[in-house]
Amino acid sequence: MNDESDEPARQRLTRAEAKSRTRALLLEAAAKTFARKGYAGASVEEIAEGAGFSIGALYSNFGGKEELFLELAATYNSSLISRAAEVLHEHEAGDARAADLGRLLADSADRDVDVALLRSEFWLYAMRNPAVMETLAARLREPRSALEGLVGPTLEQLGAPPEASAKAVATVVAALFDGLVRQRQIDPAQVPDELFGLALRWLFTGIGAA
Amino acid sequence: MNDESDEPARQRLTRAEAKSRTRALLLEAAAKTFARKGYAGASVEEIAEGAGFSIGALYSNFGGKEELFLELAATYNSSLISRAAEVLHEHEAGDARAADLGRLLADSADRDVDVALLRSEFWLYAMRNPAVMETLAARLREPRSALEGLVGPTLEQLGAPPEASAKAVATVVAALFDGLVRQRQIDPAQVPDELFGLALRWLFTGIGAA
DNA sequence: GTCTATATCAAGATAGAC
DNA sequence: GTCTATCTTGATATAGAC
Repeated sequence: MNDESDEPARQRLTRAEAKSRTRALLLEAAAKTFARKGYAGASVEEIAEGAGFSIGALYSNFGGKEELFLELAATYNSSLISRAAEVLHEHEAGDARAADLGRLLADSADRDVDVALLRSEFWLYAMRNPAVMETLAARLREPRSALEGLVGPTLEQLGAPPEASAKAVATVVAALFDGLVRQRQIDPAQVPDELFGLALRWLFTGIGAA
Repeated sequence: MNDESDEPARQRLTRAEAKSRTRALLLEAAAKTFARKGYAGASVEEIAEGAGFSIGALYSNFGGKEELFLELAATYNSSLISRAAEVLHEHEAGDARAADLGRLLADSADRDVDVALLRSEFWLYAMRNPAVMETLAARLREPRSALEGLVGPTLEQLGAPPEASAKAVATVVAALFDGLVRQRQIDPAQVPDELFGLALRWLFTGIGAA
């Protein structure tokens, strides 16, 4: 009784808190390990060790490697969108806005290389497990529609033609970003910071001129 | 002596021919297996069986799984460029050209899903093996400069500004294509055929209007 | 709840027969 | 040159101690 009632201020954790903390640490370690070794290449032992636990602890918290991986895939929403929204609201339409946005995208990509690795792992896994592909598609719908909301006003402002729907343009922007991020890892010199902004400017200029 | 000198017209193969045929079959099976299972997930046994040979035959022709994989990575140049060049020469500049080119790209992507899978596998492998990344970058230089040669004339025709160099635009086009192909596999409805052409049109229109 | 020890299995690679 | 048999390793998952 003493421990639980007299010292709640210390970092004593309830059983539930301890468990959820263990889960969080395991998920974090799993993300790092899957990014570094790939899904098939990663071992549960390495994940457990990375989190500072044993294999047993891992299996007591998750069904196994696959469940850990799918849980991660469900979690990884691109939080990038919200920061992009800030940039868009800070500036009026124009070249400066595209350049700033481009820098933001390039910087985030450089900072979170693991995200790109994991996204590729998720994609490959889903390509090989059709049941998971549907989940992945659903998971990407939210950030995608957020992106649509971001480009929508710009399109109206430009007087974009009907074929340049927010959905279509958002898809193109996301694809462009994805592709540039990957190519930048292969050859950074070929994909300088400015290229992100330039490409966006070309794209929206073209849509406005149609 | 009879066998070798009297029946050359039959499918009798010299030792060297037999070996190179075995190698080709193994490489083909390896491509299929790596695409379906991934690098780490593929087993040499499955590759050998897929080619109709034993594990021993595989090791007699290749150093092992990694060598097989790297040999494949070296081979896979995008032969797409040459077909794209045809389309570009068939049409005058304009919307029809972009639309046709878009259809071509979308169709090839749908036909060769394995290519997209393997390209992702190569990228991930290179991301995790820096020594290989340089090779991958070198390997991509040829098709990339071919693409530059393709977009160059169009850029001149458009009176493109200096920041829209052939290199920069080629990078953007390749990234766009890559991204759209991947997204199309996740949700085909979101990436219709026309989008490839539309995106190209927007891009080049924007470059010309700058 | 977490750890240690282990059963079980699959994979990469090799050696020697043919 | 190719096949069969095998060595060796490393991984998933579980069971029982604490």
